[in-house]
Amino acid sequence: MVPVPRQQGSRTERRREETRRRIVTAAGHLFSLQGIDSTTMEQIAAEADVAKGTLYSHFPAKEAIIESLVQQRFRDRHQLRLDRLHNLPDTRARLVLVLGELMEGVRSQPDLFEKYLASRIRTVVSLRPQESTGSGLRLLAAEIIRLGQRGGEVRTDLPDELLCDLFEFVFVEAAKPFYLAPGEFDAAASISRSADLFLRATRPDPAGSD
Amino acid sequence: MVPVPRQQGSRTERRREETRRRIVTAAGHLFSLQGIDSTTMEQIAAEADVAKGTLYSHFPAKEAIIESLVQQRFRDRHQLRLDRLHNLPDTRARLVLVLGELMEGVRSQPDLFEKYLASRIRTVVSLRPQESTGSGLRLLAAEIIRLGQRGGEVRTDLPDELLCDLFEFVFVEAAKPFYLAPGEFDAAASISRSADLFLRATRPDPAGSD
DNA sequence: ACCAAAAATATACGTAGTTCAATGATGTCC
DNA sequence: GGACATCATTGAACTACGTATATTTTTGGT
Repeated sequence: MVPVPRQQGSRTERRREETRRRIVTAAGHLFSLQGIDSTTMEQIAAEADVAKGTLYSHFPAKEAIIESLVQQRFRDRHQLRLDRLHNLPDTRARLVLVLGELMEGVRSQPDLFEKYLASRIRTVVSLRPQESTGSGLRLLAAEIIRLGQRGGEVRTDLPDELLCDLFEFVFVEAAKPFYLAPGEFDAAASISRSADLFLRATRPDPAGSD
Repeated sequence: MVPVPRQQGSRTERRREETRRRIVTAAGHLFSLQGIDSTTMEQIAAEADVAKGTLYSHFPAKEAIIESLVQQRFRDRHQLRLDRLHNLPDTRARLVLVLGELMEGVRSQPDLFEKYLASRIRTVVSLRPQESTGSGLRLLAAEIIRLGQRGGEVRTDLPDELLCDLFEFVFVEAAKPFYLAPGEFDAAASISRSADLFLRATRPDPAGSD
């Protein structure tokens, strides 16, 4: 019989997990310090104090590290956001809250946002059927939609996928003015318009209205 | 005073223009033959019979060649599409027509579509204020919107930019099912749903309706 | 204590996109 | 018509991603 070292929750596994986190953290540090593109894999390896090969034993490519970083940052605040969502009266308020918080993230790390969107596109186009569900963003969107549908504010005759995509779209739209003119960026107005657009597009048919 | 060789319409300029076209054509050829990613800049240079450096004197990066190719392909059919647009009765018909035609392009060259979207994101995010207006796609969208507004079907209290973006979005949505399940792809249904979404979101306020 | 398996290391290498100093052709001016 | 300035063009060098491999270290089970 082969020994078959069953490793779940074992030290090896914890060690590996810790290394992985150290890599992601190091990457995040360097990214915010010098930008993503000018941060090399060797630098990340040095900062995380591992060999280059180790990076590739954990992540197939640089892009994967970026995705992982985004996911991690999302997870950090996810529960908190969910809780706040449930304390709000209607979909519009929920949209405004979430869009506002997301905007903060966008402002602090624009290039991370860019890479996130780029990788989203790839998962859509390059025949990967929603492998990693993107990140917490879509979970958040799904929750807003679910609550909205329950309250009768959001139509239920469209695929959830589509509604999530629409949320993502209005999020990008809300962030756009920031990029084009960061100085005179009126976040509140931009967000409000995005929320409107979303509500308009997803409002139930007025056919059977009172 | 400095000599300042004014070169417009001169031989050098014609030569340069021709070289540029040869590059784009060569790229297009190789792309459709072996895919974009597996086509190297060296191959493009060889096919166009120029040195590698020449590529970069015409285009700042590989991405720029791709954009140029997309633009060129769009321009080829642009006038024809515009004409057809004007012969249709309402916005819905125009959307369905244009989305249908675009879908053909997507089907024939999926990776080109992917790269187009990726570069669109970069122009939004990377502080380039709509430098090249994307491609003919946005011109087409703008025309549909203009006609729709003239006919009172599309609201006029939103920036044209936003409406174009929304068109782009519903276009991507329409194309998505094709990527996820190319076999059972019902183009007509997908397009119809996208058109609906667009009309819903851009319909004028029912406040002052009759 | 010993052994097998897995993780991490160090290093060299292939590849492809991008840069740059030098070269050559073209148009202008005297 | 010749010299000079201005570009387009060249191709070699550079950078960074990703791969491969031989070696060492750590871990888990017997």
